[in-house]
Amino acid sequence: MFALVDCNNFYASCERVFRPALEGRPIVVLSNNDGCVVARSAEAKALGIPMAKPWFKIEAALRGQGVAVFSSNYALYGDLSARVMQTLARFCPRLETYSIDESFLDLSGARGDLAALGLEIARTVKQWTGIPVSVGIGPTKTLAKVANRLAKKGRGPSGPVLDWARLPDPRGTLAGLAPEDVWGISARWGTRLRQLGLGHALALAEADPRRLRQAFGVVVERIGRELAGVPCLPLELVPPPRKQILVSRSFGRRLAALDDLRGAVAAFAARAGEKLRRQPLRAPAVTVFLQTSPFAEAEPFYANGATLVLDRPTRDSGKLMHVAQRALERIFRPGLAYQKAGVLLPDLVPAGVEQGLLFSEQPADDPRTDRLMDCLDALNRRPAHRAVRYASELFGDGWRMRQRHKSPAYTTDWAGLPVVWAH
DNA sequence: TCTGGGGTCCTAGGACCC
DNA sequence: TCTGGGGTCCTAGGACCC
Repeated sequence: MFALVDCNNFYASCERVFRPALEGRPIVVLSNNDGCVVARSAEAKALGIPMAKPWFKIEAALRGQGVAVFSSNYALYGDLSARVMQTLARFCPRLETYSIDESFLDLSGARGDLAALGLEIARTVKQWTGIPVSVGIGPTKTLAKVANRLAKKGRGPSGPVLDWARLPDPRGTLAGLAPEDVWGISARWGTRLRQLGLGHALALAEADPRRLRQAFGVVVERIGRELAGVPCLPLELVPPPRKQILVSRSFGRRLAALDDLRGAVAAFAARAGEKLRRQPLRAPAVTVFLQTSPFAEAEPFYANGATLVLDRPTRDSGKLMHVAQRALERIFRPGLAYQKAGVLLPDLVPAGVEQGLLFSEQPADDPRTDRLMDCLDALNRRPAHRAVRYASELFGDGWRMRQRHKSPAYTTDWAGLPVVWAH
């Protein structure tokens, strides 16, 4: 048996933890650069605020509705997520953290009333972290997802928890579920499924797997089988190593000058290096890409990328930054207003595995460089106080994103510590 | 003026091998 | 008149997730 524990409106709930006055008020959280709505409290959903809507398009219409707006605060969300996951691990060590706000638990060993256990989990997480969660329990991951969805909609007999096995009419429930409400089925596939006469989850569960395989491939075949109660997706207790690392940002304003882009690309490469060494992995190549705004219809659209392969995989930020600049020079075209750029490290290899070269004189990373990187990472361990940087990262700051509504890093920065007054 | 960021998996087709 | 069988690797594109 699987349980899916999913935080309710996670980013919005995080903002509420240290601002209890926001209880009952609509909250929206915006994507980076204060671009789109990426999280909404229940009250914000009730106002009809759509997901993924550009904020500047709806901001004016929402004036006077008491909506609390926040820029993304990933230091806060990441820390609260870790606390939630630690709490879950005390109930069930066999746990797969699937995303920042949800985990699958293996309840095979649990005895007794699973719904009661789920309720105990939800109650404890709320009390220890301040984050409300919903729990879906089922014999496959996909059914646990379905159960979680129903629990969130308040269809669970026991509050935020729903056990699929206790459902009086599972077939009828699946028949009432649209295909795109199933995990792994998007709107696009939902439309195609409907065209084939598979208009609800029950049809998917009872379809001939060979037919699903033939029409959609193995992914949808698995979904069909999982809905029928046949587990195809195992719990991944150990996360597989990353295959790529991407750091990209939309700029706070459009950038035209190469020097401004250099600063951005340097900072992205340095950040990519940090992520790389945390894994720990090495990068055999560096890709840089940039683009003008896809929304500016009066301007020509330009998007391009360049990949440079290193002689041997590295974990040296300096090397990554140097190569990234060479790649940037290849794709930069003067006279354009750039909206976004990024650094991608593809085809990552484990840090401990070193493939030698027969003929190259190029040395491996100098052991002193390795130590330098370790030292750099140690000094910069606290993200709120990044102590040491490369000078080229500081080249221009026009690229830095807009964050007009950012809350303090309450739990990861002394300066952000919440203050309580008593009268 | 303003429109996110970071991932994974699968498949088909082309190219190559013996 | 007739032209096999069994593989791997790579890439691009499409699809999905949160």
